[in-house]
Order: sequence, then C-alpha cells, then structure tokens
Amino acid sequence: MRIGDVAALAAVSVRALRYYEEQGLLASSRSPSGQRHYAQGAVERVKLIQSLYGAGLSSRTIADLLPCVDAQVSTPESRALLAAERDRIDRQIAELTRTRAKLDAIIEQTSRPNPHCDYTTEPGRVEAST
Amino acid sequence: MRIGDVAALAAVSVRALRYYEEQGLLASSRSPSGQRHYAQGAVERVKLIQSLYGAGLSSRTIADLLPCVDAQVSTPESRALLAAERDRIDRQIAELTRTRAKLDAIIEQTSRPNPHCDYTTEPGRVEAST
DNA sequence: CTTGCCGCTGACGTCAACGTCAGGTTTTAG
DNA sequence: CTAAAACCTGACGTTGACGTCAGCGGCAAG
Repeated sequence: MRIGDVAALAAVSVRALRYYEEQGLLASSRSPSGQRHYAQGAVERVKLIQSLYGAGLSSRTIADLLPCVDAQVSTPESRALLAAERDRIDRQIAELTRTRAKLDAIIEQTSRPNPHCDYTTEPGRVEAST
Repeated sequence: MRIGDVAALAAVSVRALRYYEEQGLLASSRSPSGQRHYAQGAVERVKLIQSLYGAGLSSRTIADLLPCVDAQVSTPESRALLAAERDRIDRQIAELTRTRAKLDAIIEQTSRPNPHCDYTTEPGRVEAST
C-alpha cells in the first residue's frame, strides 16, 4: 500500500503518517524511487496510535511502548510504563465522569425554572402548575 | 482574597488566573492600587474552569457557558451548547474506555509468557533458575 | 510529449494555555 | 526605614501534532 491508501483507510492525513514515521511510530519500506510502502497491519497500527494520542499519550511515550507491542514481550520498565499509562487513563475517565456530572447539574439547574427566584413569571401568576 | 491566595487554594498559577480574566472567565474587583481582589466563590469557579479545560473545552466555549451558570438560566442556544459538550464528554469517555481496554490487552499479551514462541528460554536449559 | 496525479523533502506556520522575563509599584514583616 | 515578598502590565517564548506551501521527481494516460 502507498501512503495515500493508508491515510484514507485510517482516516488521517498523509502528513500525519510521515510525522509518525519521523517519530519512530510507523515503519515503511521504500520503493526504488523513494516512495513509502506499507504492510497490511499499518492501518491497524495507525488506528492504535490515534487512540493513544487521543488518550493523551505523547509521541515519545507511544514510541516507548509500541516496541513491546511488536515483540509481544515486556521488560520490567515497559510493564511499569504500561501500567502507569493505564492508570492515567483510569484517572482521566474518573475526572471526566465528575466533570460530566457537573455539567449535568448545570443543565439541571438552568433548565428547570427556578421557583423562588423566577423573574420570568409575572406576579399574580405564582404557583400555577408545577 | 488576593490573587496569590486564590492560586494557592485552587492549585493553579497566578499567570493562569490572569489569563482566565483576560478570557472573560473570571472577574475580579480592583483595589485602589490596582491589585485584584476575589470573592469567596472564585476558588470554586477556578476549579470548575479547570475541570472544563480538562474535559477539552476551549476558553471560548467555557466563556459561552459560564454566564448561564451564573444566571442559573439557559437560552435555547446555551442548552444546545451544554448538551453538545456533555455528549462530547460522553464520547470521550467511551473512547478512553476502549483505549484502556486495548492497553489492558497489550498488558495481558506481553505479561503472560508466550509458550509457543518463547525465544528467551534457551534450548536444553528450559526452566532453570536465573 | 504533455498533462496530471501522487509522492518526496525541507521548512515555516498554527493554535491554545499558559511560562517566563523585564521593569516598575505596593504591601508586609521586622 | 528598609528589605523582601507579592503584585502589576506588557510582551516574547514554549510545546506538540500536525497544516501548508514551495519546488521537484516519477509515471501512466492520451
């Protein structure tokens, strides 16, 4: 596959793929004329990279943990790294859940007309229907 | 309260607070000499702002929804905005959960010694002590 | 041969949420 | 009174994951 095909299938830009290669996240072989060529797994790998970026990992961190994905083997350091990132994501989910709850509370507050302070209802029409 | 106190209590930098003010997220009164003074609620507001930043909202978006927190009232537009951001956070949590699962799978794969492909054990000396 | 698309390599631009530094005033502690 | 700490206003610097532009090469169709 050429770079444009991978980009289309993984829904990322061509620029992003070159950047991933530059960061050591994605390998490619080269045709005699210098064009990149990708193996089958490339699309899946790019999707994985995207997920990890989306979870807030940096290129550097991803570069550190991808080899152990490839080799299916982990050193003590890589195990620690994997666990640390997993926990980070855990905490991130927890905080997002709290923030969502806050937003829900705001939605609740602002959507429900406020009975004891409802300057939108005219005097003489207090307590109509609940 | 002065800016340093708020910063300490909310665990953010002084620079951040000035930036929030610049973005219209945080109001302050001024002493005659020009120093900022904050009311009690400021610390809580800053924490809310931080949560929203943490959930990926931009200054602009926060600025759009904070007034409706203050007024306890929502217009149709603000309701739509609140709902949209809530849903974004929902999707974000879902994606993070998927990514965490991927990481868990990787941890599982790399932690468990792979019996049919264990090139780390030498032939003839399987199962020795280190 | 030419047109046109795809790909290549630099290399500068972007954007947001601050960090940091300069240079000056104010407040506080002793 | 004085020194330190805290505050002020600009204004430039930082960082990461790309976007974008310039200029060039290669190659299949017509």
